[in-house]
Amino acid sequence: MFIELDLQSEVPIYKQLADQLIEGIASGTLSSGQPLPSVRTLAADLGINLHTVNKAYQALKQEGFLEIHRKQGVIVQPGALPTADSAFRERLGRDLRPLIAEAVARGMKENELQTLMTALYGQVQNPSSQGGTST
Amino acid sequence: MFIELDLQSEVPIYKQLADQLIEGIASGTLSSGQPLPSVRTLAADLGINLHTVNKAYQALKQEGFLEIHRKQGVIVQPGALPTADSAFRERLGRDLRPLIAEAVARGMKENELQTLMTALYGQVQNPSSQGGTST
DNA sequence: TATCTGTTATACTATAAATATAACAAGTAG
DNA sequence: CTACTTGTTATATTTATAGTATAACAGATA
Repeated sequence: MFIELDLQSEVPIYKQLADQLIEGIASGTLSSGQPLPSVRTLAADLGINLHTVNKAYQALKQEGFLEIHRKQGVIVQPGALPTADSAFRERLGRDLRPLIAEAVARGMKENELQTLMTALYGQVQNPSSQGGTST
Repeated sequence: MFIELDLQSEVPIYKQLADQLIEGIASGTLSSGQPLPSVRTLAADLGINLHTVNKAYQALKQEGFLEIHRKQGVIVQPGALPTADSAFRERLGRDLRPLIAEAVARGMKENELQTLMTALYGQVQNPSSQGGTST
């Protein structure tokens, strides 16, 4: 698993980390039950604070993507992954709406957005179609 | 034009305002050259501070959606609206990616996302298909 | 000249993000 | 049992953003 952080980004570090872990789950790079580094180890590897890693882990635990045990540490949800229930769909709609609105205001056609979405969907499912020649 | 703010939302007020103005432009509710309320008037109407309104106006001016003059005040871009250039498309992709990734992780199929996108596209283009029975 | 416009400046409060240390509690390996 | 690693909790500090509050300035106009 390859984590890349941009410390200068306006996107909070903990969110960048959480996003990339979700991408790992979405692509299968992180498989069910797989252990993740301890908060201290990952923090040291990334050069950030342990609490920042913990914040990302807690957010994903809250959503149901991770399980956290005493000594075992953190593992990818070994059971059923969270689903796209109505609560998630509502949140997704609220988040997508302003992005789509600006695209419309800028004259993007519906099929252009569909094409972009399809491309992103593919990139997320198959990470090798993106930058990484890695493990 | 109907502006609704949620002061309890985690989304900043100035961004809610900017988003709704962009939606107005996208739907045609706000037409080219149309004057907007002064920062003081709109602030008073919405019960917020003049600087918060100004921040939204400035952001949209920066993007090219608004023009601001001395006494005329603020008007919707009378010339060509900003386009979906490569810079915008890159930003859009970066913003969409984590949303799509979580949808994938939650098992949403590509055509479900397409359907959602189409629905939102329609809502943005035609605001009357949403909540408002208003002017 | 008086008024309305955006603009700038300053100050203050509140909150979020990130870091830094330290300590605690629960498992586990020796 | 002891030592170690785990997540967890608690404080404290720094920095940046968001929002408000006042005040004043400069340009355009009626």
